[in-house]
Amino acid sequence: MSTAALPSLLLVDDDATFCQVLGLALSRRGFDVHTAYRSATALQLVQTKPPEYAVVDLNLAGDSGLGLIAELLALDPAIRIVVLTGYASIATAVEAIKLGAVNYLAKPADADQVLAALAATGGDPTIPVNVRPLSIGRLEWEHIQRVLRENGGNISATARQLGMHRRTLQRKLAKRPVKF
Amino acid sequence: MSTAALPSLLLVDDDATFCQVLGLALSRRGFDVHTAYRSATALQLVQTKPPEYAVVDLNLAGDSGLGLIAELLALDPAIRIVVLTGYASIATAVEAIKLGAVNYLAKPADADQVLAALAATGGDPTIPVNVRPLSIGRLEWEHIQRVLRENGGNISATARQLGMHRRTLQRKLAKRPVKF
DNA sequence: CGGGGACTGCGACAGTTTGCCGCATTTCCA
DNA sequence: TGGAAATGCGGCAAACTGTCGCAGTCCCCG
Repeated sequence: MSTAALPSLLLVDDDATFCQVLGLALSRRGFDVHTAYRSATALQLVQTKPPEYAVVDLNLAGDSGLGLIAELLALDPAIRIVVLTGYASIATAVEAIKLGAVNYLAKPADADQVLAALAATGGDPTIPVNVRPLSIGRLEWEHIQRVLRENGGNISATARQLGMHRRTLQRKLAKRPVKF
Repeated sequence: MSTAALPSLLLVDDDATFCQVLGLALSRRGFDVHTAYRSATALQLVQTKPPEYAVVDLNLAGDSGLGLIAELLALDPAIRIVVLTGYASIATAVEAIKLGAVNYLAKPADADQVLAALAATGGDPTIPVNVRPLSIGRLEWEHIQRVLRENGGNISATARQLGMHRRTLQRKLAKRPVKF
C-alpha cells in the first residue's frame, strides 16, 4: 500500500504485545504507524520525521510519559498527542492536558476510541457529568496518585505523608486503578 | 491584617453548606470570597467585577459547570479557575482543562488543597505551599459522610453507590463516631 | 574512592478488615 | 395495612494491612 498520503502516527508503549495489536489496528485504519518502546527511541524517530499523531503510554520504563509529551511537542508543536495508560488518574490526566496532549484515555481502549480521541476538538462543554460519586477505591487511587505526584514519585515520602505503611502503598500501586 | 489587597475569589457550588465551610476557610486564608449557588448568579457577579480566582463545582443545578468555565473565561481570560466536584471523572477533567481551568479536584478536598490547586504552575508567590494531604482514612470518612448526606442518610443506597458492601459501610460508620 | 543515608522491590507472617451469607426487626409509603 | 426496603448484627473464609528483614541502587560528601 502507498504510504504517500497516509497520516503518520507514533506509538510509544513499553508493552510490545500491546504495541503490535494496537499498531496493526491503526495501520488497517489508514495510518503510517511507527513504534517505540521507550522515550529515547521515540525522540529519535521524531527528530528525523515528526509524525502527525502520537499515542503515548504513561508508564514507560525510566521517565514518565509526561516528560515525553513536552519533548515531543518541543520538537514539533503540531503533533496531536493522546495519552493512553493502564494507570489512569485525574492528576496525570490534568497534567497531560496542560502539557499539550489532546486527550487522555484509560486502558483498555480499542483503536476506534483512540481515533476518536485523536480527532477530538478543543473544549466541549457538553460532556455529561458523572451521575454517581467515586467509589471508595477509586477515590483512594486518585488521592494517592495526586500525593505521589506532589512528592515527585517518591513512594516512601508519599506513604509517610499519607500515614500509611510503605509496603502497603507499594501493594496498592502495583494494582490497577479501580473502575468507577 | 490589611484588607486592601485581598485577592478576590468566586465560589460556585449549589451545596450551600459546603460553600459556607469552604468559603470561610478561604476567607481566613486571605481571600475576598464571593459565593454563587448557580451559573447565572456567578455570571452576574463576574460581569460587575471579575475575580482573580474561581472555584466551581461541576454539577450545578441545570447546566454543568463546564459551560460556566467557558463563560467565565470569555468574560475575563485572566481568571484562574479550579474545578471541584464530587462526581469526578477523567473525561470531565480533560474537558475542564481544555476549556481553560487551571486544575481539577475531587471532593472531598480541604481549603489547602484548593489553594495549592489554584497556585499550580501559576507561580503566584503569595500563596503558601505548605500542604499536608488528608490521610487515606480521613479522606474516606469525609467522602462517606458526603455521599451519605446526599442519600439522606440511607446506608443501603450509599453502600450501593460507593460500590461497597453494606455490612462494611455499617462497620465503618459504627467504628468512627465523628471523631477527628 | 569508600561510606553513610535514603529509596525501592519483595518475601513472609500474624493480626485486621472486608465480602458475603442469613435472619429478626423496624421503616417507609403506595 | 401489606410488602418492599432498610437496618443491626453474628459468623466465617478470603483479602488486605502492618511489620520486619534483606538485598540492590542512587547520590552526596568527606
